[in-house]
Order: sequence, then structure tokens, then C-alpha cells
Amino acid sequence: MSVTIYEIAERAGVSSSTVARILRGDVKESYRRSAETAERIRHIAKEMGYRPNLRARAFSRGRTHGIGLLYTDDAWIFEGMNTEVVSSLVRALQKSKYHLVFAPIDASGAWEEIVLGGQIDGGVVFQSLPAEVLSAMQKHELPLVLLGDNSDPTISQVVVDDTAGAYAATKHLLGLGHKRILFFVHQTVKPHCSIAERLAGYRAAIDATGAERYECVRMSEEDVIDILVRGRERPTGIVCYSNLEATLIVHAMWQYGVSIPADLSVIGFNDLFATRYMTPPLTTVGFDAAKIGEYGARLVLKDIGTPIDARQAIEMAVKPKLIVRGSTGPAPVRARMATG
Amino acid sequence: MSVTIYEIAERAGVSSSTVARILRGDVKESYRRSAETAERIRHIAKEMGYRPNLRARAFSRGRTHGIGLLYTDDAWIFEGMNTEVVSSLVRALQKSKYHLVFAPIDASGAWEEIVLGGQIDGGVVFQSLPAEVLSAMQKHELPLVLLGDNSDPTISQVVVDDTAGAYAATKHLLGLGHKRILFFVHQTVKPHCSIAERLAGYRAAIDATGAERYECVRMSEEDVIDILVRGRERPTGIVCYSNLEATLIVHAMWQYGVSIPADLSVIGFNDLFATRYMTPPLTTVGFDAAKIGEYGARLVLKDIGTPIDARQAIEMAVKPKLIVRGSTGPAPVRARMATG
DNA sequence: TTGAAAGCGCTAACAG
DNA sequence: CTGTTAGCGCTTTCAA
Repeated sequence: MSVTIYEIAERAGVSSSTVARILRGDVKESYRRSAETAERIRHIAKEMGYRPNLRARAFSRGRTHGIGLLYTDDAWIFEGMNTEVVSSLVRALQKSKYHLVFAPIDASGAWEEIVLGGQIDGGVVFQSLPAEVLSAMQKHELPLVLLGDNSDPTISQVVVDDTAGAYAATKHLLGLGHKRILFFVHQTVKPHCSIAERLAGYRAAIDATGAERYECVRMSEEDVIDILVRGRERPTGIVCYSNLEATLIVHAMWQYGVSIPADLSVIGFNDLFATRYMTPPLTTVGFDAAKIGEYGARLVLKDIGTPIDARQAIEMAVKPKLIVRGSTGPAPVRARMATG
Repeated sequence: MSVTIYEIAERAGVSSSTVARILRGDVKESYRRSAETAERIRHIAKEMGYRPNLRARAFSRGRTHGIGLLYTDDAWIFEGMNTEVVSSLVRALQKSKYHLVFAPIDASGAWEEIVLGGQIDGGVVFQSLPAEVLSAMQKHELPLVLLGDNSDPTISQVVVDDTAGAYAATKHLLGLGHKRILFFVHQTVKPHCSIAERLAGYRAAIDATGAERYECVRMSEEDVIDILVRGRERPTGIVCYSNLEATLIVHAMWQYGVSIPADLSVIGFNDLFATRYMTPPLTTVGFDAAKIGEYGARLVLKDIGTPIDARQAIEMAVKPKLIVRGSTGPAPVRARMATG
């Protein structure tokens, strides 16, 4: 059907291995004669429209050049910044002639086909994986990289310095004169290392000034809203775990007639398109998602072909930065009037 | 390294083909004796931890069981409802032991490796593809399916009945007493068949009542905002091409002090999480994204292995439905006062 | 640098 | 139903 190295070999009057080697660039071409035949072979190949059969190559080499995007939760890989991470990852892999394969992990066990059947040479993950998947990967010596998660120090990972991000966010509010700053993680947020890290960043900034902490971790929006609109000593600033909380809060404050940023300053996490068009535009902590993809690709590819005991888990970090927009401003001079 | 059918064959005292056939379920097992050996072989296979080598199978069969997710624009596959389409597609393919592969199409020409190298058995697309990619797919007899696009009638496709959706949206506003209803497509919207279809639905509804059309196709938000806040005969309702327009408009109206829905009713397109938390929650046209993935999978898989001239382009349609939330209400009794 | 030859693990056509 | 026998197209020793 399609052209093979044998047909080219015949046409060129050389052996198939020579063709394969030359087309693969596996030959130094130091002698003049060999350089000439090499040129001739490349010419014939092009003329005949030769394409290496990747299935044959995968079989022969024992490598598919596929990297699995392993995930247990659909939403996660499409959530927030992760789409950008994925798309940069795809591009980075592509440069090394690798492709990314969707590998959903669920009860059906279909993942075994992909992982154990040798459909991929390595994998990347956003969340930590079920133990059985992890051990299957290990048993097959498939390298794995964690993206934006540090739950397993024995695995290479690229992380965002969330502590620094939350620290900067909180510091920003403190710099604007805010004394009572709340930190909010919604109750529906999935477990993730960033929760603890952002909280740590918040604490570090708060504690440095001797201000009081208002930690609302894993709470409902109603409870937090209550804190924000009732009582005498209400927070005047809020650092949200993500844009979900920020969206909920902004929405609620609008309903309660609390003005942002005049009465309350709000900071979100992650620089998404939508937050630029919120009312008002959201001050948030962003990071360069493309870097994560690049680093991730580098880390998986590095370990492919490396004997498993010669590998070492490496961590690469990406620094976030604060993006100041309209949702933060100077602390109100005095406490607002109670509305309820 | 890993177990092969030969080792099993030897252990079981049968030929390798017998093992392969039985493990593959290619044998009826009608005789008692054959049923027994079949059982024995399966037992041995399990005991030895046998896994068919998918690379070998792909090579031998000339099929990788991979479907390419072809895209020229990163943003598109992660945009709006498409993430849900993709994730349902992955799941649907998985049921048939197929996997989805990211296949970005760009100037680097890396897509040729994937398409021409035989890394995939078929493809799906959101946008219509560059001609060269299309013809490459055709030449290699790889089936292709368009998702939510009908730009090429010779290709199988699953589409959303956008005309019906826009019709329902407009009808909803008319039913609320609105007489002046604007249709807005932002200038940055990428060319897509849905633009014309949604416009057609809008027109059909408007024309049926003899009302006047206010078509703002490919305009900037400033111009549309101008129309909405100035002049005597201002529209009281607006049907947006997507959530982008809806977001921009809601944001702008808030700045101008125009109340939604009291002064202006707004309808968006696509039922995204974020729109449920807008202020007010957005009335929008939604559809079942999972259906698109399912249908899409069915359509590509159907044509794999089918001789190219026995194939026929099939179109499957998904019906949208109007989701009424807070951004639409009865038409204001009289025209608002001019603000500028 | 080149050629010959032996796989890689599975499928499939053909006899039996 | 089962076994035999060729492949599938490329890679990779091993000699030359």
C-alpha cells in the first residue's frame, strides 16, 4: 500500500538497512561516496512519497511515542489554568515527536489497556493517582510526572509556588491598609496541595504584621457571606482560594449592596479570561501556564529509556505573580454600617 | 520481558494461534473439548499475567485504535461546551477500546507524522481543516467527523440545531412583550456556521411577528453598547451569539447603571458553569454536550475498516433547549430615559 | 559505512 | 477447531 524502505532500497540498489539508517539520520556521511548515496536515497524517498510507518517503528522499538494524560476526574483537566497547561504540554511534546493521549482512569479498568498494553511511553497527571495505577506504571517502568501537585515526592513534578502567590496577595491587601483579611476555601474544592500552600502563604503574611487571621477553610459561601456582611468587625479584604470563591463572593456582595472595592477588596487565584470581565475586573494571582507544560514534557521525556534505577525525581517550580485589577483598593476608613 | 502468546502456548501445549484466537475470543467453543482447553488457556494466561502487546497488534492489524483530535486553534477545543464534548467523546471511544490523541495542526507540519505515519485510525474536528490535511486524511482513507460544524457536507457530522435555539431564545423575549430585540455577534468571534444559523433563528422569530430587526453582526461592544444606552428607540432585549457577548454586555450595563432584567433582558448561548453565577444568572440556550461526543464516536468508528467508497456522510443533530434564569424579564413598560 | 539476517508479538490465510 | 507458515516494516546485532 504505502512505500517501504525495501522498495526504496531496490530502486537505489542498496540494502534496506542502509535506507533505514540514512532516512533516520543514523549515519555520519563522512566519506564522499556515502554522502552521495545518502543524498540519492533521500531524493528517491521523497519522490516516492515515503513515510516511515510509525506502527512498525513502535513495534520494533517498543515505544509508541505517546504520553498518557492520566486523569480520574474529567473536570480537572479542563479546569481553570489546566487547559493551558495541557495545550502547552501538547506543543512541547510535539517538538520531540511525542503526542499526548487522553487516558481517563475509571472503574471500567480500560486504563489497563493503555498503560499495560504499551500504548504509552510515559504519563502526566494533575492529581495523584490510585495506587494500583501508580504501581502499574512503575512495574512497566513508565515515567510519570505530576503537574501542579506535590503529593508524592518520589515522582518528578512541576509545581507552582502557591505559598508565594498567596503571600503576595495578602501582602498587597495589607499594603492597602487592610487589617482584617479573610481567607476563603469553598467546601466543594477538591483536595489539593495548593489549599495548604495558599493558606500557609496567607498565614505568613498575616502573622508578620500581627494581624488577626480569619480562616474560612472548606466553608459554604453562605457562612462566609454572613461573616462579611454582619457583625461589627467585618473583614475588609478577602483572599480567595480560586476564582470560584471570588465569583461567588462578588455575586453575593452585589446582592447585598456591598461595594467592591470600596467596602471590600477581593483577590482571586488564577488568571482566567472570565475574571478580566468580572464587575469589577478581578485582582488575581496568575502564573505562566505554558512553562508548566514545557517543564512537564522535559521531565517525562528525560526518563524514557533511562533505566528505572538511574532515574531521580526532580521538582521544577513556577513562580506566580500578582495581577492587580479593579477588585482591590484601599481599606475603607471606618467600618461599614450593618445592613441586616 | 512481558508474557507472549508463545510462552502460553508452550505451557498449554497448543499452538500460538490457538492461544491468540481464544484470548481474542475468536472461537466459538462449541465442542466440549475446545471449551475446556479454552478455559485452561485463559487460566494460564491470567496466571502468567498476560497482556496483549498493543503495539504488536497495531502493527499487525494496521490499526492503532487511536482517534486524532485535530485542531488548528488551541483555544477552540477547550472553549465553552467543547470541553464537555471532548470528554464525552473520550469516554465513548474508550467503550470501543479506542483512545483520543491530541493532534494540533500547525505550520510545523508535525501533524503529518501523526496522520501520515499511521498513528491514528480516524479523526474528529471542531473547525473545518486546512485543505491539505483534509486531502491527506482522505488519501489515507481515514474517516473524519465534524463536531458542531457543517461546513463540509461531504463529511459526517454531528451538529447542534442552533437555528432552533436562537429561535426559541428570541421567541422567549417576544413572549415577554419585548418589541425591540437586538442580535449581537462580537467582532472577535471566529467564523463558524453557528453564526449564520443563530442569526437565521433570530430572524425567523422576529419576522414572524413583524417586529424590526436589530442585527449587530461582527461589531465591537462599544458600538452595541452605544445602541443600547442612547437614542429613543432602544432595544429592550438582546440575544447574544455566545456568552462572550453576554458577559461584555452585562458588564457594560452595570457600568452604565442599566438594570438587568428590568431595563434590558439578556440571553446568552451555551450553558456554562460561570453563567449560572453571573449577576444576575444568565438565561441561555443549552444543549446536551455528551450526546455530541457519543454520536461523534459512533460516526468515526463506523467508517473505520469500511472501504472508502462504501462510506456515506451522515449528519446527526442535537436539539438545544432554552434555560430561563434571571437575566430576562418582561419588557419595560416605557422607554428608559436617555442617560447620555 | 554497509549488508545479511534475525527478530519484535500478533494476525491471517491455508491446510489438515 | 487447530496447527503451520508467512508476513506486517522497521530496528539491530554481527560480519564484512
